[in-house]
Amino acid sequence: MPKKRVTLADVARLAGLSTTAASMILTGRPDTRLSADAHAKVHQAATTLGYRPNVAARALRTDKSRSIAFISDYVATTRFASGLIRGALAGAEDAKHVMLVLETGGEPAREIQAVEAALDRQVDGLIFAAMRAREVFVPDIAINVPTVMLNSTSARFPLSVLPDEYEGGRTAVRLLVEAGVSESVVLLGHNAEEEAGLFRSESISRRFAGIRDEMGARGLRFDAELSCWNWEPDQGYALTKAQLQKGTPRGLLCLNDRLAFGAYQALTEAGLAIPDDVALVSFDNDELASYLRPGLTTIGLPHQEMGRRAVNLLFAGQKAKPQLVPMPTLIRGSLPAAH
Amino acid sequence: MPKKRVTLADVARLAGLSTTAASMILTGRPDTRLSADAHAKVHQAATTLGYRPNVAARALRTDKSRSIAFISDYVATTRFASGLIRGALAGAEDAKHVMLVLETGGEPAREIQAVEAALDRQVDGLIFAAMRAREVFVPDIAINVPTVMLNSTSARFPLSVLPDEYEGGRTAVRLLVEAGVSESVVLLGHNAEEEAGLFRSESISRRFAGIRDEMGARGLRFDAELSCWNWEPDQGYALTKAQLQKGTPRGLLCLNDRLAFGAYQALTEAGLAIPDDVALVSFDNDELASYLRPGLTTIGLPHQEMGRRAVNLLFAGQKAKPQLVPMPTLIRGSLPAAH
DNA sequence: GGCCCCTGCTAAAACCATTTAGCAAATGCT
DNA sequence: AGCATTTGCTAAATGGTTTTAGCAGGGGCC
Repeated sequence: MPKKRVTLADVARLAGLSTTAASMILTGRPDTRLSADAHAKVHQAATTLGYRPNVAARALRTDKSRSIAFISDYVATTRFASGLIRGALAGAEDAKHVMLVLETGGEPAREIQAVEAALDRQVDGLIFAAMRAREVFVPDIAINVPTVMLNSTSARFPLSVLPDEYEGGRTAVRLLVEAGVSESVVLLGHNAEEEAGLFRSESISRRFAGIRDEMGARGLRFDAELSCWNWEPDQGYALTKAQLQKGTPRGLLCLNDRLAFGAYQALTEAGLAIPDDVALVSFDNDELASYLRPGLTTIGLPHQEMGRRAVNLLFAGQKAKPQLVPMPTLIRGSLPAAH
Repeated sequence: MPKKRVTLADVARLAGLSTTAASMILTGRPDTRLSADAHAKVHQAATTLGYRPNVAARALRTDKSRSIAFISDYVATTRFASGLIRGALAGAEDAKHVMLVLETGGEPAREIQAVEAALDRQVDGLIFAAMRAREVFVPDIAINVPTVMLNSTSARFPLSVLPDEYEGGRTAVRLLVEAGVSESVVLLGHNAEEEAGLFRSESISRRFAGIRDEMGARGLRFDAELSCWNWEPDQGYALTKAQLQKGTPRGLLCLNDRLAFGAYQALTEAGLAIPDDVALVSFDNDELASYLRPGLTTIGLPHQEMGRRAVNLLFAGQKAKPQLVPMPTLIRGSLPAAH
């Protein structure tokens, strides 16, 4: 038999006090003047009864639900982006909140529904996440709770959490140079001139800028810059293969791990050794990167940390500031050991 | 100024009726005797005011929250398992529900907290998911809502959604044979004799059974069965490399795509051509499988479909039955074209 | 006319916690 | 002693919806 839930009134009755007293004590109000004895009795009663507050009733009264909403275009199309969710989940758990996950596929109609569904449930905060960092359309609905843009940006909500792509870009170049690879390096995935009019995304642009600046600061130039739009393995394979016709580069700076994966295939097929003939550095720290032989040295996207920070920002109140999260460097075998 | 939410009372007032009437009409009660005129007026009022019911208030009264909880050990450690979430999310959205996601890391203490957090919020259903199909410890708490085990099993809750591994196993063998590869085939990842005492999981066991039965039915035997515990690329690489010392097999039946990935590396390194020298079939349809060259033919885990079915089961009431979801066959270049 | 039933609607209770306003007793102060 | 303040607590209102019980008026039937 589904015996009734125990309510605050039950606790109060057992403790021999009013519900008012019980409520104040259990919610841990600071300024109350209830006796230590009363505190003890109420807590005692609550635990013997196994009292759990009714969240709906509390939400109704306080307009707080101890829950947040994570609204994203795609939950994890790119598998490793689910790190965003994992991190956010961990942050929410620490804050004793629960997390609603909503997917919109990037469709405006579903975005509106998602926001309304979340707001209807009186969430205490909203996180808009995009799987590829970009400007995100936030539906034009009155939103009266703290909101953070995760791996995305919005003119309406300036509080965003993004990877520090600029420093990441610089680091990638530095890694190559410090490993003794500074001449005859090819950039795989982007050509500034060819893509002049095109815009990928805010954060990818910063990655380019970091790479460009660090090269410039060291007085270096790429031997070639190979452009392609989709950074998928077959593109990496095809571009690398074509490039090998013109000669063997000493290093490849790949704009993501999938491109690097394709490059590995082309290099292996051509009988070239990594890293002795060709060295590689890449971005993302896709799960792939550790599977390759030798392992791929890569500048990782700190998705989990980003997710966690987004949640923290939600609860940070006034002192919340946009965050650039450092990208970790994962050294593996695709670079020669530093000399 | 955060103007107050419009309440049912506002709607009723504008419509010139009681909140009772408005409630009955908006919730679409079937047996009410309110006039068509009243219906029209209330709907009219609701839309002009942009009325949205207060979910907390409704939940308080009805004990239903139009939300479900998805409780898993790891949300997406194995990246592609996040398909479970995606599918469940889609199912929930169709049912106009919202989904709470909770992660427990498989720790009993966190599992208890997760279940309590969900129950406190009066969820209408619980999904216990495991990233690798297995018996799952469900905390011994009174659970009074429909519960489904997703990619997992529990003695307490018989309603489960699992991949049809048995048929998947048979299909893998059939694919090899139909491609003309029936002699000199090596099984990569499991050796029945060596692992006699060990138990991996219910569903993996069924995969083995399907493979064994289909081989038996065709009077075939593996040339070798290579055992390893972690089905990771380096294991696949090492085992394949060792096997090549003893001769080149005609085919490799790999127990997952990561093993197959390692096998590719060893085969390529040995200068062997896929599929002409060695053919491969595998399991999971990891994202990897499509990245390889040639593409890896694999029996996919239907995670998304499983997630969706789990949600449907939650709402199916009495007629809900445990489900075995067919595993899709993904034909790619690692098998010779059928003759 | 008297009784029953149907139609169309509403008043008020219930759900459960939080919070405001305030009461009675004890204490402090002069 | 007389008054103000503090201490320790509670009654009652509040939040927004659903739902039970029931009211008033009209029609049908004998």
